[in-house]
This record gives sequence, C-alpha cells and structure tokens, in this order.
Amino acid sequence: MEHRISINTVWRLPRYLRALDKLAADGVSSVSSGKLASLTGLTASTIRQDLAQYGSFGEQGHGYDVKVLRGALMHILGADRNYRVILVGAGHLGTAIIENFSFFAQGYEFLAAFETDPQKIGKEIGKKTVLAWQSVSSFIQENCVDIAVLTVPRAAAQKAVRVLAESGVKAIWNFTGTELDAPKGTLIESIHFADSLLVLTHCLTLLDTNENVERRGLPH
Amino acid sequence: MEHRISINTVWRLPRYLRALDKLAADGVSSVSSGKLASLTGLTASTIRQDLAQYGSFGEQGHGYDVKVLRGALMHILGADRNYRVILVGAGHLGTAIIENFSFFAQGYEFLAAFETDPQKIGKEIGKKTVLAWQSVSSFIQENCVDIAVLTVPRAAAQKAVRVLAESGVKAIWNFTGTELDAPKGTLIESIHFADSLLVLTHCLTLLDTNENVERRGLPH
DNA sequence: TAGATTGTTAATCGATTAACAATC
DNA sequence: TAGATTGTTAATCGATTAACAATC
Repeated sequence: MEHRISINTVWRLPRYLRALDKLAADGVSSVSSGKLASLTGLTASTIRQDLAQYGSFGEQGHGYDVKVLRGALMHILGADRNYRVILVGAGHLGTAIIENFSFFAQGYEFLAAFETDPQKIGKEIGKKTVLAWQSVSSFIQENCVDIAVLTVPRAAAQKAVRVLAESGVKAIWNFTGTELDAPKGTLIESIHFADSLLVLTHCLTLLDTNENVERRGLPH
Repeated sequence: MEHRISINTVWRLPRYLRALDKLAADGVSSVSSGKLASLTGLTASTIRQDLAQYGSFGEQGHGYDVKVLRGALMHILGADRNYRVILVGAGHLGTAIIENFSFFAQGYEFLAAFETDPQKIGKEIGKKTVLAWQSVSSFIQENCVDIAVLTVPRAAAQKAVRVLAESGVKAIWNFTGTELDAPKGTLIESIHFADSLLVLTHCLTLLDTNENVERRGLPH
C-alpha cells in the first residue's frame, strides 16, 4: 500500500459501518454510494474516494453488496479479530461499557475487571468476578491482554497507564477525561466526554446568536 | 463575524482548554502558542490561526495569560452559561455521567432523571429522585430544560428523541450509539463509543503490519 | 442494449504551515 | 533597547468535489 491514509478517512469508516448495519437490519442487500451518502450525510464522491484507498468493493452499475462491504470494513478496521479485554475501574461507567454495548459481545473476549476499592472486589461485572488491582500485572502477563478499558478516577489514571503498559497491554481505551502520556509501544485512544459537551454548548450558542451551524463531519 | 468557522477549529478549542486547565493546576500563569502546541500535539501556527478567528487574546512578546485565555475559550464554547439538564435513562451509564464528571458540577444544573423501569423510579441519582418517564413532557415544559442526556437502550432512542424534542428540549447529548434523526430545531450531539473502539483496533492492526500510524488530530 | 454506478483522474476548495511585520 | 511572541498575510499542502471513462 502506497501512501498514508488520512485520519479523516479512518474516522468515516465506522460511520459507513453504522449505515450498513442499519441497511442489513432492514433487509436491504445492496446499496449505492449515493444512498450511503444520504444515510451518512456525506457525499458519494467522498465515500468512493475513501473506499478506493483500500480496494474495490463494489460492482459497476449495481453498487455495493451490503454484507460484502460490511465484511470488508470490519476487516480494514481490525474488528474481525479476537481481542482480549480487561476493565480497569469497576464503577458505573466501566460496568455500563462492559454490560450495555452489544458490539462488545462479538469478537471481544472480556476477561476480568480490576479495582482498588475493597467494597467492589468480589462482585460481578459482565459475568466475571472483580479482582484486586494488585493482581493486574501478573494477570496481564498470564492472559495476553490486548486492550484495557480505563475507567478509573482522573487522579489514578496516569499511574494506572504506567502499570498497564509495563505489564504488556497493547492498547488502552481511555474514558478518564485526562490527557495521558502514552508509554512507547502502547496505544491510547481517548473518549473525551467534556469535549463533546463543549461542542454541544457551542452549537447552542450559535443557534442563539442566529448564526449558521456547520454540523460535524467528526474531526474527532 | 465574517466567515464560517471550521468544525476542525471548534473541536480543537476543548483541547486547548484541557491544556490550560493543566497549566492552571500547575500554577503556570502565562503560556506561549509554542508551549501550548507541544502540550496539545498541534502546531503553534494552527493555534494562533484558530484563536485569531475569534479575536486577540495574547500579548505580543509575552504569550497568553492562562486565566484570560481560559475564560475566553469558555465563553466562545458557551460553557459560561447555565444549562438546565435532565437525564433520560437511569442506568449505569447515565449514573456515571451525572455523578462522575466534574465539569458537570460548574454551570450545569442537574434537575432530574427519568426512567421507564419501575424498579429504578424513586431511587436517587446525583441527589435527585428518579422520576417516571411518563412525566417527562410536563416536567420539561415547566422547567425550561436545555439539555437531555440520552442513555436509554438503542431500541428506545428514536422515540425518546421525538418526545423530548416535542416537549421543548433544545439539545440532546446522545450516548445510545445509534444514528438519530434530529427533529427540526433540536440539536443532537452524539458520542459513539463503537467508533472510537474501531479506530483503536484499526490502529492496532496497523501496528501489527508495521505500518506507521498517524495518530489523531481528532476529526471527529 | 441502455441505464446505472463504480473506480479514478482532474479541478477546486479549504486547512495547515511558513514567514514576517507589528509590538509588547 | 533587544528579545520574544503575537496577529496576520502569503505559500503550501491535502482533502473534497466534480467529472467521466470503464463496465456490469
């Protein structure tokens, strides 16, 4: 593969996937770039450009097969592998992520949760017992953990990252709302709730001042 | 104000705010665009360009006063107003958002939570009693609700949006993971956990194939 | 075949970067 | 004053859009 694919393109792929899932749920088997464009709020041109970076998935004159394209995107995004996941921080947020989100069912294997609070240790989350934070390092080494979902309080975040990285976790999915220094070789992907809320209030402000709002193409 | 400000710029403002908060916490009172650049992973040029869209907040030769710039950004983002907020869906996720996030303390006034599950009605979240979903419409009309935090199951999401919008909620902060149709006049800002996780696994895939990863400038 | 829609090349547009005069 | 750093203009780069030949 020749040139670097832009981060904009990468962040649009999950959006295509959402649209395809909806189409599949509605029993639609084939879709054109134009239809996909109207579903996602993007242009047909952008979609064809994005897909072209990875290969040819459509059929001229007939569009894309929903299942085929979905499978291709899943593969590109690395979502057809099996990931071994732990939860770090067994509060409401962590519990919600592990128990609520359906995408977490397929492919992802949830191994265990870790906590420092003795009151929470021993309870169950996602059908696994909550373990003591103390034991996380040996657990990671013995169980080849790929991803740690980080839902600890802000103050404990950076220290937890260090321990997780040193123990061999490959990636950290960060919900703590803090900017974390990623140790070399460890990937950190952050979801900043506050950013999203600030963009929301910004848009509210624009509405009030009667300016036009350009709704997001998701930089993030 | 002349031209439309790009969505990329808007999404960078909260990142500046995060850096400024960190500086303020460290007792730093003044910062240059260069320093801010290294803290955020952006370029000094981009930062000065972004700020210039809204005005002049620095002092030539001396950089920006941390508190002044912070205040300016808060104002631009509409975060210095008071918002009246309700929670719709009193599960783990909603509870986490209301109780965990410090930014929710200042400025935002949490009024009530709503649920359909009789088991949850009457309990407490964020020092407020969970009310019956039935009563949401009259509550919104009587209490001038600005923002609804939506944390209901996917299947209930679109119907809830219709009710909330018709009752007069101005904005919906959507955590349901579904693409929602926004009724005219209602703003919807969505956080898609799945998108973030897919980008994470995509980056993991790139690492494995030894390609370079361009880390995000946050399209979102 | 005719119609539709892709994959791809070329044109446009906008965003980022570089550079520098203004000035604290 | 000299040094530093802004605000801003100009240059570059990349991303989006438009167009169209290829083809199912």
